[in-house]
Formats: sequence, C-alpha cells, structure tokens
Amino acid sequence: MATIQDVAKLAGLSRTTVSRVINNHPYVTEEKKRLVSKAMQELNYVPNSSARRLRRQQTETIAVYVPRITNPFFSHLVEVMEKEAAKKGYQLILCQTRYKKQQERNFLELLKTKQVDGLILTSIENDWSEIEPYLAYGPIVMCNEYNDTAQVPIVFLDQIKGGYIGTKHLIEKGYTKLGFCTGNHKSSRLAHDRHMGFLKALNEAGLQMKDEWFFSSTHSIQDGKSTFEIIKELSDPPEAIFTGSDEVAAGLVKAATDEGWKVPEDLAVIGFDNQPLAELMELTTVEQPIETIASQTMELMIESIKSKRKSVRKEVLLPFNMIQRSST
Amino acid sequence: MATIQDVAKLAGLSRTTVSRVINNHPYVTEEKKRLVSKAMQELNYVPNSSARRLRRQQTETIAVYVPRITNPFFSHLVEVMEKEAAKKGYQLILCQTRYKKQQERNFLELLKTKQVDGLILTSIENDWSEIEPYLAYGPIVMCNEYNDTAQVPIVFLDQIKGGYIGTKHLIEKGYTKLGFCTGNHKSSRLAHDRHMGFLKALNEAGLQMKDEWFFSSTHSIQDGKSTFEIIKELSDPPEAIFTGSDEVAAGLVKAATDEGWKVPEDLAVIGFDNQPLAELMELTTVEQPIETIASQTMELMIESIKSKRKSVRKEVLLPFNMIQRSST
DNA sequence: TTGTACGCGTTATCAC
DNA sequence: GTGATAACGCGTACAA
Repeated sequence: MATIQDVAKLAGLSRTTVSRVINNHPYVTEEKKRLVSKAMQELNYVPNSSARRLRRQQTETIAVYVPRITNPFFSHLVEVMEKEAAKKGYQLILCQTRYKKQQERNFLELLKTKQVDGLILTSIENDWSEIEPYLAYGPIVMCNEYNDTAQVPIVFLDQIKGGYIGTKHLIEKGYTKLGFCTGNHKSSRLAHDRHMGFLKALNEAGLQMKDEWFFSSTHSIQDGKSTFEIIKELSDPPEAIFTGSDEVAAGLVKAATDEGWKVPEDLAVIGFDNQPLAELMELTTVEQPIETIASQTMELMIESIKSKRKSVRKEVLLPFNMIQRSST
Repeated sequence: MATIQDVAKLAGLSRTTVSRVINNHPYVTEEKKRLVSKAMQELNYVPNSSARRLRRQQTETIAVYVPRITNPFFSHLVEVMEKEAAKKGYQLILCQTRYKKQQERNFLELLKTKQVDGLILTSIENDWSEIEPYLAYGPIVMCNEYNDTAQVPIVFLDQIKGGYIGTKHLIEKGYTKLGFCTGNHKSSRLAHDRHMGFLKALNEAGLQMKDEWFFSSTHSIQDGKSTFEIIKELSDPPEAIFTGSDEVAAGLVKAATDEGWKVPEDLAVIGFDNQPLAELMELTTVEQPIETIASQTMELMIESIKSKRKSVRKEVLLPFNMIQRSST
C-alpha cells in the first residue's frame, strides 16, 4: 500500500506538496502538480481514509436508524437518503433497531466513538431524554417522528391532516358509516394523530360512529383479512373503512372480493402509503411524500454537520397526496 | 472529548496501561484496572474509533452492494446481513448501484481507501475483470450472483433447479400448455438459468411450447397485467405460466380474475420469491432461502476478513422451497 | 511557492 | 506488571 510519503519520494517533493495537490490547495505550480499526479498514478495511490478521519475529525458517514429495512416505507426512505448522501460524498451506515430500546441504545455509541458525523432517526424507541445527551457528540435529525421538546431539526408529516383528508374523501364520496383500523393505537403518537384527524372529519360532517366499527392492532395483510371476517358478520356493517396501512387495506379488499362483495359498492376501503400493493389492488390511498421527506432530512443533516453550530429546533412540515383509485 | 491521555493522567498511570485495560490484555493488576475504569467513567471516555482504525488497519465495517434497497428481495437480504454483522461487531455500509456500472465502480473505492474491510456483492454490473483487481485491497464475497472464474467465496442458488422444480410442479398438476415469463433474458445469467430449468422439465415430460407463450422483459405488476391482456387474445392460450417474479405473477392473477377468469382453473400461475404479495394473492411460488443465503454470506465474509489469507474460490449452493398456495 | 515539524488518538514493541 | 517511545498516514501552522 503506497502512502503519501512514497508519492512524495517518487515525485521528488515533500509530503506537504503532495497533500496540497490532493486537496486542491492553491499555490502549487502546474509543473509540480503534474509530477505529483504522475507519481500517484504510478503507485496506484489513494489517500488512506482512516488517517484522514483522524486528522480531520470527521468521517463523512451518517448513521440512519430504521426499525427494519424490510418495511417498504423505511426502505424507500433509505433508498432516497443513500442516493442524496452519495451525491454529496457521504456514506450511510444502516442501523436496524428492530423496535428494541437496547438495540437503539447500542447504536448511539456510533456517534460517541466518532464513527459517524451524525444520526438520522426515523423512529425512536427510547425516551428523548435517553438520546438527548448524545447531541454533545454530533448532530441528530428526526425524520417522520415527532417530539415536542427535542432541540433538533424535525422533518415530519401532519398525521392529523393525513387522517383528515383520507376521511374527508370518503365522506365526499357519500359514505356515512365509516369504520377505522389502526395499529398500535395507544403507544404511537402517529396512530393517535391519524385517529384525531379521522374524528375531526367525522365531527365536521356531523357523523356518528359505532364502537364495533373500530378495529385496533391491525398491521398486516392477514389482519385485514381477519377484520373482514368480523365485518361480514355485523348486522349493521360500515360502508367504508379508513385503514392506516395499505397492507390492511389490501387484506380487506382481497377477503371481501373473495367473498363476492363488490369494492367499493359493498365496502369502500382507503389505504395509506401508496405501496406497490396499493397499485396492485387498485387502492385509493393517502400518499406520504417519501422522496421529499428523505431528501429534506438529508439536506438538513449535512447542513448541520457542516455548520457545526449548536443544534436548534426546526420543524419542517410536509403535505400529503390523495391517490384515488377504484377502492372508493 | 476525553482522550486516553486524559484517562491516564487522572488515573495516575501511563497510556499503555489504560490501553491494556481497554483491550483486556493480561498482566494488569486488578487494582489498576479499577483505577482505570473509574477514571474512564468519570471522564465519560470512549476510544476514538478513527484512531483505532488507523492503528489497527481495519475498520470493522463491511460494504454491501445492492441494486436498490426497495427491491424486497434485497432488502430482506440486507436485513439479515445487518443483523448478523451487528451480532459480531461489524457495521454495514449500504451501496446502491442502481444497476449502473459507473455507480458500482465508484463504490469500489471504499475498499481501496480502507473505509471498509470487505465487500459483499449481491449483484454485479461490471465485468469481473473490472472488479478482480480490488481483491488486492480486501476480501470480496459474492451472494446470489454467479461467476465461473472469480476466486472468491460464492453463495448462490441453483437457478436451473429453481426453474426446474417450479415447472415440474405445474406439470405434475396436470398442465401441459406452459407459458414462460422472464425479465432481462439476454444479459442475466440468472434469468438464463431459470429458463434452462424450465426447458429441462418440459423436455423430460415430452412437452412442446409455442413461441407465443414466451414473454420477455416482464418485471413489474403492470407487466403482469399487460401480459394477461395478450394471453386473453390468444386463440390457443397457455394453461399455466411460470413467472420469474411474484410481482409479475400477482399482476397476471389480478388482471385475470378481474376479467372473470378463474385461477387456477382457467389459468394457473407460479411466482418466485415468496414476497408478501404472494401471500396476499395466494400465489404458489418458489421460495429462495434468503435468511440462509444472507447469514452464510456474512459468515464467509467475516471469516475472510479475519483469516487474512489469499482469497480462494468456494461455492456454497443452497436449495429452494416450493410453497404451494391456490394459484396452481 | 515549498518544506519542516508537529499533532490527531491508539496500540505494539521493547526495555525496565 | 508497567511505562517510554515509536509508529499508523495525513494535514497544516509556521518558517523560509
């Protein structure tokens, strides 16, 4: 492995000059530049990045926390982030917290041990108070998570609005008996907000909702199918369902059509996320602007790294899109 | 930021001793160990990983190349790899080649500049001759890609067999008119092999195939739907279709049932991968043992890093599973 | 415009 | 058992 020293020797110059050429410093004669370049080529030289990191005290690497990369929402987020990061010369380290507090805490050490310049959190398992101290070691940006007090940039969606516009859409289509499916209702701020939006739209329209039209702990395709099994037994079933997820919506539609129900005539369904599934099942869905969230987040991250200022709170609120297909 | 020097000073010992404690070297008195630990805690000290990397000449980081992380096959692969890597104290850098030669070549510099200890390739865009020279800088392991000559560990599936068992299944179910969908037929070894397996099963059963039952450049759900549009116009349509992808299979089934065809009575379809889509549409599919591929690959990678021997060829061949559902 | 010399934070080597 | 000291490879203040 050739070092900068070897290049210097071959070029008959000092290490300093070689370093200057590598880093495009001014005050180097064209002639010496050529000499250095030639020597570098000849020796197949590349700067050693570990040494650079130590010297410059930065790594050009960013850690991204996701619960699991197989979740299409997060993989899409990461896809765009990696692209944006690469464009600006940064690498991405993938950290899957697997919804575990301990796992998340382990990864925090990356920032402390200077293995990365910053942290992007797309989901948070621990209390903010656990994470806050690490701000001392480098910037943190939150993405798609919300916290009232954290003094960091936050890029997020107004999930109340998301619930609202989806529900409003159903109401405008003329449905009056609306059902609601949600995931982990109690713990998640996100699920809670969507529910608020749902209720707000209901209130505005003066609609009532039956308790038996509320379904919690629905996450998967299978959950959607099971939910339909319950619905079809109801004496007074809902006409339309707001689901917080395309998976659940897809399961509902599949089970319903298998049973001979017509969608949307017998049962309308609206999903969330606009995943490939939604296209397949022709689901109307509330689309989250994933590409924008991701690129904005990355931009704020790199900005924070470069500015080296104290972290400050900054909220970036992004809008949703309704994608209408044939399920409503 | 506290350094090892600060700890030494506070503990009233030398850097050497502190380093010994950190790295669990023998020959340190219990008493001094305690002293050092106390000082470390007090200063909230963590070893600087850049300095460590420079000194030890290794990074405990592995780069994983995938075309795009949003492809469920690759995200599943990466999910498991990250998990295995973390278990053994390694980080993963995500590199999306986006099916571009240039992009792939850019990432190769990671190995050369010592930013990672090794490379895992789950797809290859460039000729092997482009990549081979980088073996001088660190180990490379291939995963789900095949190459005849590369002197590296290769973990892969016998795609000929994959095509064969899927087709055999259709034949055993009694179908005799078999169609075939493939992606990028000409360039990809993988697609080519599956086709070979398909033909082998056909031959063994003494079956003939019509040219019009062969569909190339099919990748997406939409392609599956379009393929059905062609099939339904044929005067002599196939009874069953082998597709190289659950997406295509799902699109086919969706379009067919929408048109009032019964699956599998009017048209049987078999997918590939066992993605969530396959469960939703109740697709029979050929499952690739993704978790095994991923963990075996990671194991070989870490082994290669640790052994520091010259890279040698080693083939690990893994079997498929048939998952039978109601589409056949 | 170029070179000298020092430091980034660790760990390995060798003395004691 | 413990402690100087010298690398690891690079960048930069300062001097020339």
